Amino acid sequence: MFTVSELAKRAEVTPDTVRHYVHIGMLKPERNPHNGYKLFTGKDVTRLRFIRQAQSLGFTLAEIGKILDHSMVGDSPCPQVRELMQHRIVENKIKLDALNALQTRMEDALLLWKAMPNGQPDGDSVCHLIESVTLLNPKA
Amino acid sequence: MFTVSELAKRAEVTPDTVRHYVHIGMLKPERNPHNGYKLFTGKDVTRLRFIRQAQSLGFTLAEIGKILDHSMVGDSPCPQVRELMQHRIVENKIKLDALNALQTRMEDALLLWKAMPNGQPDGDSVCHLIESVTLLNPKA
DNA sequence: TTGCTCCTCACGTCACGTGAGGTGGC
DNA sequence: TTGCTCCTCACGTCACGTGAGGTGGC
Repeated sequence: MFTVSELAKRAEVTPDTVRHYVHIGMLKPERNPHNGYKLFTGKDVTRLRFIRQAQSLGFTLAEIGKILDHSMVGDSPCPQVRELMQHRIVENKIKLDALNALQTRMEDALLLWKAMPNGQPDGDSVCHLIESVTLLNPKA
Repeated sequence: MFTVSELAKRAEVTPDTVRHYVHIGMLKPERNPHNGYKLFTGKDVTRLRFIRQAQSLGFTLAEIGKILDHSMVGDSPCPQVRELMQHRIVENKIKLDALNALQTRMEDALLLWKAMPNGQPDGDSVCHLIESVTLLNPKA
């Protein structure tokens, strides 16, 4: 039986992360009746490592919770995992495209600005550098 | 003088976004003493559009607030903006690299899984699909 | 007794969205 | 009177991090 920080070390997370997972029900340790300390087992080490592994694949804690619930009942969570992964890949692609567009806009802006002087703000303009970007921003 | 939703329309944001900006001090409307309604001017339209424009370049509201404070004093915020943009570009690059790595991991995982059957969970394994990824995960 | 770990709240992060409960305007 | 808009809290989102204030273990 491990304490919070013993478990944390074994799964390479912070003790606060372990406490957080207990708080939201991802881990359900027994308690030492004497002092209230949380007591974890070897299975919790496996579980916590699994959670981290799944997170590194982009699953949210809510999704991981469902996968774990499923596997507790004895079902194979794998078909569900394949589907979730498909969604993750599509969503991540959308995020990537957005970030790439942002990066391009920022780089274009900086290039554009190299040729521009620093102006003083007036009633109509706050910073003409930023306002000039309207020209190259697809949203505007 | 415009109400919340009149300003919102002119800057193409939701009324809730306008209320939020007032709440955090990004906009400081006068009040109709009769009913407490917020009253915005043409300058607020300019200001709100500027905020949105800066956001589309990746600036946080905190950063935009500083730029606006600077320009209020009559200083040109432009040198500051150039610096902030440099930081943004570097940070966004880091995010992009991380998301790209994630995308690769996810796609690799899905390919790997095409050759694998759905297994039943046991004491040592929750979902071998996810656990198998250890092999290709740089973090593990 | 000291120093380390444990405990439980509870708030902060980021930029809003979404009710809840109530009121003014036409 | 109806229907639309306005108002102010206050909580939820996501996954923790960070104090605050207090206690057990060696």
